[in-house]
Amino acid sequence: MTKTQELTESLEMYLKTIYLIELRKRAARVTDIAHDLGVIASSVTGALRTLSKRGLINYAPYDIITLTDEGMVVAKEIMQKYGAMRDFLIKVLGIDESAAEEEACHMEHRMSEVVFQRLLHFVKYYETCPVEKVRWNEELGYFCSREDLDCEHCVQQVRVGTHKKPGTKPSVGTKRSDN
Amino acid sequence: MTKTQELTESLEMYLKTIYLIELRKRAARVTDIAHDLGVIASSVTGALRTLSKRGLINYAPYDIITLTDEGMVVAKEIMQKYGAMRDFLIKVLGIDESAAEEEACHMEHRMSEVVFQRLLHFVKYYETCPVEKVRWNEELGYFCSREDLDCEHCVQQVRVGTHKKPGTKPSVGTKRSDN
DNA sequence: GGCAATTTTTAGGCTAAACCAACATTATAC
DNA sequence: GTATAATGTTGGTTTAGCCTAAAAATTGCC
Repeated sequence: MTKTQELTESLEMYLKTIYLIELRKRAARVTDIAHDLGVIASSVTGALRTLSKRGLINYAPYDIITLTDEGMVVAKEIMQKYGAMRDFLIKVLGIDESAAEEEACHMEHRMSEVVFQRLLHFVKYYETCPVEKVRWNEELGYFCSREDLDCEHCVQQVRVGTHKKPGTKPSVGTKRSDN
Repeated sequence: MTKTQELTESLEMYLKTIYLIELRKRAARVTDIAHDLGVIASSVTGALRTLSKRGLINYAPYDIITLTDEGMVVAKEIMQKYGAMRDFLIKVLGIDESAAEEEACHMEHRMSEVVFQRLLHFVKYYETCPVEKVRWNEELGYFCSREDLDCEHCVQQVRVGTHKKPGTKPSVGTKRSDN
């Protein structure tokens, strides 16, 4: 069983950070983690004790820090969920990269196993399938960009559906008060 | 400005609950809210004071509770984000309805305005466009179900891409340890 | 050995959310 | 119209999570 109990978002961040440091330099120190997360060392110690109690990291006072096998599994799960959400936001929804990363970081935490799998598959499908090419356009919203097809039909429908006058920008980032 | 400061997930739940009660019966009472949220009355009073201080509800001790105009806007925003995520999970990712609702409830809270708008558009596009019909299949993952097209090609690629032997079920809901 | 860097401990603070028990108010029933 | 029931509020406590600051402990290194 990988799922011990549910980590808080903060603990997930610690785990993620340790994972990334391990990739760079084999093991982490308190200072590294504190630096990356923007907290002071004593905050890290507290988190480490929790993670250690849950069997996710190898931790002994004053020693260097590594993930346990279980910790590695969990960390990878987190990274994968993050990656899946990030990719979806960027590749499918067309969200700006840095915004996507910021947001994926929060959404990932609440993502179930099933949704994660589906998202993964969906993005893969989306990139693989040679016919389906949906694109985002500020003017028109999403539309399929197949050259052999006249999409004016659906574009019209979408416009009508969202009460948008042709030529009006979609209200992205705008406050709405529609029903 | 609709965005006072950022509500906690808990406060969003209170707001949502009040909104839904208002729909049913014009105004809410402490007991109604407590009942719907599964907390005791005194917990509700505390939350109400916070929401009131933020100008989101009309609240006077011992009186009935309604949303202010601003509260209504915020509540609708929350409901819309919830709806967009719910629809996406169900209609696009093919997630089971009750699971989708459960999960949308958590994800909604972390959703930015932009992602909300994109999701909305995406689902709408997805339902409107007559050619794009992506479907989920336990066996194959996502695939386009256009009859005039042989999708074996992409199905194969997806299979290869996910290291899945043909005929093997995708590992949805299964613990992975892949990289 | 002793200084400097690192880490831990200790003690404390803050916020958010919930509960309980006691009290206050309002509604209802007779 | 008053007693009783239902509803709502208050204040005190608790739990949990996360953080800081200051001081003490440990380690590494010259």
